[in-house]
Formats: sequence, structure tokens, C-alpha cells
Amino acid sequence: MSYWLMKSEPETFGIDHLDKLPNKITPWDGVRNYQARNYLKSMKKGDQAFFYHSSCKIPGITGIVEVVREAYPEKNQLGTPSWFCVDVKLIQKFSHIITLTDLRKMHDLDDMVILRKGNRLSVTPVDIKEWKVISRLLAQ
DNA sequence: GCCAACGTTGGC
DNA sequence: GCCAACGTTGGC
Repeated sequence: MSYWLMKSEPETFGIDHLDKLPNKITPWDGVRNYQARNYLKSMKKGDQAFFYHSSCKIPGITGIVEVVREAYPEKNQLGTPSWFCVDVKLIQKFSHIITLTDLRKMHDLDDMVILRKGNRLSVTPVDIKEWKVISRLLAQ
């Protein structure tokens, strides 16, 4: 089982949008970066991911989703499909956001992809140790 | 294949 | 709104 972090802009599609869907499942589409796409394609059913709000007032992790359908081509592509999506289901919506500032304070997370300078990938792998450190924050 | 120009992301 | 960082495009 692998762990991931997936970014979304809350004004476009935030965790509240997902929470309001009847089955709380959404295709994670619109990824237009080859590296991020390759990560999408390597996701397995049951993998979990942090739902991250970006480009907003308080960026940070707002919840946890789980992959319920592995990568399949996005609709409405001509010819050989280039872009793929997975379906994710909301597992947990946090009562409080874990802000980017919070994450930067945790030195166990210094190597986390999302915290590295210049990182812009919308889908990134999360190390199991990093996942646990962040989960521990939640338990507090 | 190189690289300049341009576009996008995303924190601040 | 600014700007650093990165990706993509396209001429050569």
C-alpha cells in the first residue's frame, strides 16, 4: 500500500465539494503533467492520499481520501488517450486544517516532496514515515 | 539537441 | 500582485 498527496484549489474543487457528493467519490482528473500522471497510473486500489488545498488563503492538508478505482483514460480524448484519472473516496475530513506552516515546523518532514523548494507537482508520493508523523498530529 | 521565450504553479 | 521555479514550445 502506498501513500500520496493530491493538491486541489478549494475554490475550484475543495474537500467540502467532495464531502457534499452523495457517495463522496470523485474522479481525480485534470492532471496535465507527465510526472504527476505517471504517479496517478501507479496508484493501487486502497492507496490513501492527503487532500491538500493549494493556491488559497491557508494552504494545507484538509483530509484523507482513498483510491477506489485505478487509473483509466479521461473522457473526450481524441485518439490514443494521454491523460488519466483515478477515482477517490473521502475517508476523513479533518476538523482542523494542518497548515503548510504546521508542516514546515516539523523537521521530520524536511524531505517531504511537497515541502521541497520549487515543487509544483499536483500529485506526489508520501513516505510512510511522513504519513505517520502527520497522522500523529491528528491524534493530538 | 540546444536554448530562449513563454506559460503555469503556488506561496507570500 | 509579485516572483521564483519549473514545464513546454518551437526555431534553429
